[in-house]
Amino acid sequence: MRSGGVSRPPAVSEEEYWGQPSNWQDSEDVEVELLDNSEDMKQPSGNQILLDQFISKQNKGSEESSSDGESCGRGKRKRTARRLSPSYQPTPMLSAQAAQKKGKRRVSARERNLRRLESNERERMRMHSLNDAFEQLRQVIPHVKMERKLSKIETLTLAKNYIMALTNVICDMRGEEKPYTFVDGESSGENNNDEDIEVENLEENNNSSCQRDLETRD
DNA sequence: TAGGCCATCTGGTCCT
DNA sequence: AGGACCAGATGGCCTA
Repeated sequence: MRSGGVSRPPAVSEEEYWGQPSNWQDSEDVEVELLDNSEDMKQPSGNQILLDQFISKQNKGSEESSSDGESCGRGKRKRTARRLSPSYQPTPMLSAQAAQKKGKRRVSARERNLRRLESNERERMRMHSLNDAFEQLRQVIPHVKMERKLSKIETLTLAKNYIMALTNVICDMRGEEKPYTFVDGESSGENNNDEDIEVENLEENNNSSCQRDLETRD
C-alpha cells in the first residue's frame, strides 16, 4: 500500500481560482479589521464563526459562476470551505505584533487576491525545492533496489541510519567504541505503528546494505 | 474501498 | 512591510 501517484497539478490562474475575472472586485475596497487573536483564543466558537463568515464571503463570487462548488478535476480545484477539526485552535499572536497590527487598514480585495496568489506561488516553489532536495538525498542513500521510489519518511529514516552507520565505521577505524547499535527489529526509536514497522523492515535491509556498501568502499 | 502518500492552499508566526 | 517558514486542511492518485 504505497507510492501514491502524484502529478503536480498546474497552478490555477487567478480567474480559475476565484471563479471570476481577475478584476471582479476591482472597484470594491474592503475594510479589513485585524483582530487580536488572543481575545479569540478565549472563544474558539467565535473564531469558527469568523472563519466561516470569511469563507462564505469568499465563496460568494465563485458560487454565482458555478453550480458545482465542491469537487472538480485535478489541477482545477475550486475553493471550498475548509472544515476545521474540533481541536483546531488558532495560534495567538504575540502581544507586540498584535498591538502593532491592531486597528483598521484599507486593503483592496484585488490586492489581497494578488498577494495570496503570489504567496501560493512562492510556497509552491519552496515545496518544489524541498522535493528536489529529497530527490538528491534519495540518490545518495544506498538502499535495496525497489520499483518504487522511497517515500519522504523512508528517505529521512534511511539517511539517518546511513549517517549512523558511517559514524560507526569512522569510530571503528579510530579504534573507538561504536556509538550506535543496530538491533534486529528495533531501530533506534520507539516506533510502534504499522508505518514505522514497515520503515523498520526497510531499515533492516538497508542496514546490511549500508554495511556492504561501506565495506566495499574501504 | 480504505489507507498511504503527496501537492496545494491557507493563515499565523518569524525573520530581515 | 514583505518574504520565508510552518502546520493544518483538503482532495487526488495509487495500491493492496
